[in-house]
Amino acid sequence: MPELPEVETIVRSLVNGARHNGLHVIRQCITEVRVLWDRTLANLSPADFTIQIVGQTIQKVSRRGKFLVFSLNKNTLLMHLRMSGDLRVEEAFAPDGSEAPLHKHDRLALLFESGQRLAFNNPRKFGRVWLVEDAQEVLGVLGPEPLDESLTVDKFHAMLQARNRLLKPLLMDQHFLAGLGNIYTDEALFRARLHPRVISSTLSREQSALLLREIRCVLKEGIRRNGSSIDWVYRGGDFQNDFNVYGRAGEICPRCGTAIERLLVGQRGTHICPLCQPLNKKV
DNA sequence: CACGTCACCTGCGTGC
DNA sequence: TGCACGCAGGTGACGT
Repeated sequence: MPELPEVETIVRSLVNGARHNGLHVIRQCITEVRVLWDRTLANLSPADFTIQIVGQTIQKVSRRGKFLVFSLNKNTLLMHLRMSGDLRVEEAFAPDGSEAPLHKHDRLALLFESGQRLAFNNPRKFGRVWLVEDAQEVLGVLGPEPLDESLTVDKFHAMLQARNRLLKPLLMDQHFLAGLGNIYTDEALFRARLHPRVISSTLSREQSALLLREIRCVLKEGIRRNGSSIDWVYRGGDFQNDFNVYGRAGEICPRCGTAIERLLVGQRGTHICPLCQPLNKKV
């Protein structure tokens, strides 16, 4: 479910307690682990993961692309929620002292010294968790952060020029740029008036500049609105009410009144206004 | 290098 | 009500 704004929203809630009745994970010491689905752990067995993580304290939580980054005393815990993951912080024990039952589809839980816990819920089992000494082992392959100001228009344009790929799949390629997913890419392309099948190397510098600006705009707006809530997973944000094209096939383009179309690009459902986002360039 | 296809999973909405 | 089918915020391994 989550793209950059949703992951950012989750990170902030883990730090400040919003969404979790004020409970947060900062300075919580991990005392026990529950692994409910072994393959959640990407690089360690449940036994090794448990041995290594127990006793460590969460010092900091941050984000890189769509990864959650938990800085521990010694190691780094990385989580990727993929399509359907979510996290909860909650009291781990009932008033009578018994351990509160985990939820359906919870795949991993970290119990804290405080009696609280962090639960990793993941219906589709695509999400993964890593425990590593050097976060770069996993994060090193990622492209730049779209909101990082050190990604200049010049750099972004050069990156697009260097590749000969369909624009939308390229923007969603985490090695190229880290954080965009299907929704925010469709929204950014609509706002930049670019067709998802445009070849990246054909963009003018002005088009690259506009695209970068609109990518940042939709991501920032998503963060400001606490992300998007779609379907039955991850409720909390309300940016979905402001989508211009995503999930709006057949509805009217807010800019020109043309019917929004749904097509497939790189096997992903894609939403465009055929009038505002023509494929035949000429600019 | 770029692209298409499939695999990984569960659940929801739709249409018959 | 049941059931088959298509679809879903993601990614990586293949084959061409």
